[in-house]
Amino acid sequence: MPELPEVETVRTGLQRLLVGRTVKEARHDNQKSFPNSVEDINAFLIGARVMAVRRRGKVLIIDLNTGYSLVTHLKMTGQLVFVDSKEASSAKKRFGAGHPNESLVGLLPDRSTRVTITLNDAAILYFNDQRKFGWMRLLPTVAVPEIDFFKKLGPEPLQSEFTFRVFDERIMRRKKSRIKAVLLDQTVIAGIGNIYADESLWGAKIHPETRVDQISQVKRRALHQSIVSVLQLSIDKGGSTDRNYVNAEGKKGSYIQFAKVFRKEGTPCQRCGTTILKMRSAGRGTHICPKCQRVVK
DNA sequence: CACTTGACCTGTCCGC
DNA sequence: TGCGGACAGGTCAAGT
Repeated sequence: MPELPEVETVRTGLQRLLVGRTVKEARHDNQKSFPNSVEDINAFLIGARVMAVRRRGKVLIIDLNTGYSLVTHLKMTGQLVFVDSKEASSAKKRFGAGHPNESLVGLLPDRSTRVTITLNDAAILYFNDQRKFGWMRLLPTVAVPEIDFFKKLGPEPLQSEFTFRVFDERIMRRKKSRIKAVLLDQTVIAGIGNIYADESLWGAKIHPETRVDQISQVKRRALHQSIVSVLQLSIDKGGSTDRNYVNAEGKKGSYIQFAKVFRKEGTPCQRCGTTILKMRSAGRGTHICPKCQRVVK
């Protein structure tokens, strides 16, 4: 669901579409999705100009010129969709208050819309979230790195600082844990979720249940490389649309077509032809090639 | 400390 | 056709 490549794809789109625009109006239907007070919203969001759109792990940070940032976690089913003024008015004319169809995701509010932010030029930013796990909140920009989630968050895997040495030191702190659980732990590495954990482990030929201290250094190096290349490839493909992920323009990503194991159970492994299996590891649906990724006892 | 389970949610799919 | 239940998986909190 939105993992690092998906959130990065949204970030790139919003950076281009939002920076320089100002906020005219904000509506939200649900205190859980956007817990700030009306006073805070009026003081720090309405009238604010967007300065930059950043990402840390799976979290988006929209910096405003009021000294506040709009921080958003999409969790499982969240979407941040920008609709320009032309699209917004023509969709309104054609569909009235109806629901958008497949090709018009995000062009109109639907029952999953939690927050609607109208911009100065009549463009609209929707925060949609079917399952209400996601959240959006206004925080002072200087306070953003101080929230618990960010203080504990691991390094960004696509920055040059993420060397094998850094990776290895961090996973080896969890040497008695199973590697899949470690990859999913955001305090070890930021941004990996279920899709890219499975894809990275297939790339390095490591079984997800292997204890970290049972993995050879050669394979740990392969895993480091695999994580970086899988995440980068996915960004190049605009992320994975498994269920309802869309980018800032409401468009789907295509990485899933290039996936080697994720949701590929029953199909032959591209390396050896063995049938891909689905199992459970770290409480998650987990996809492996049982021949390439051997269980280590 | 490692690990599992449950909670948070809603839509979809499967079997009866 | 309807209905109950399993399942999807990011994160946190509580339990083993």
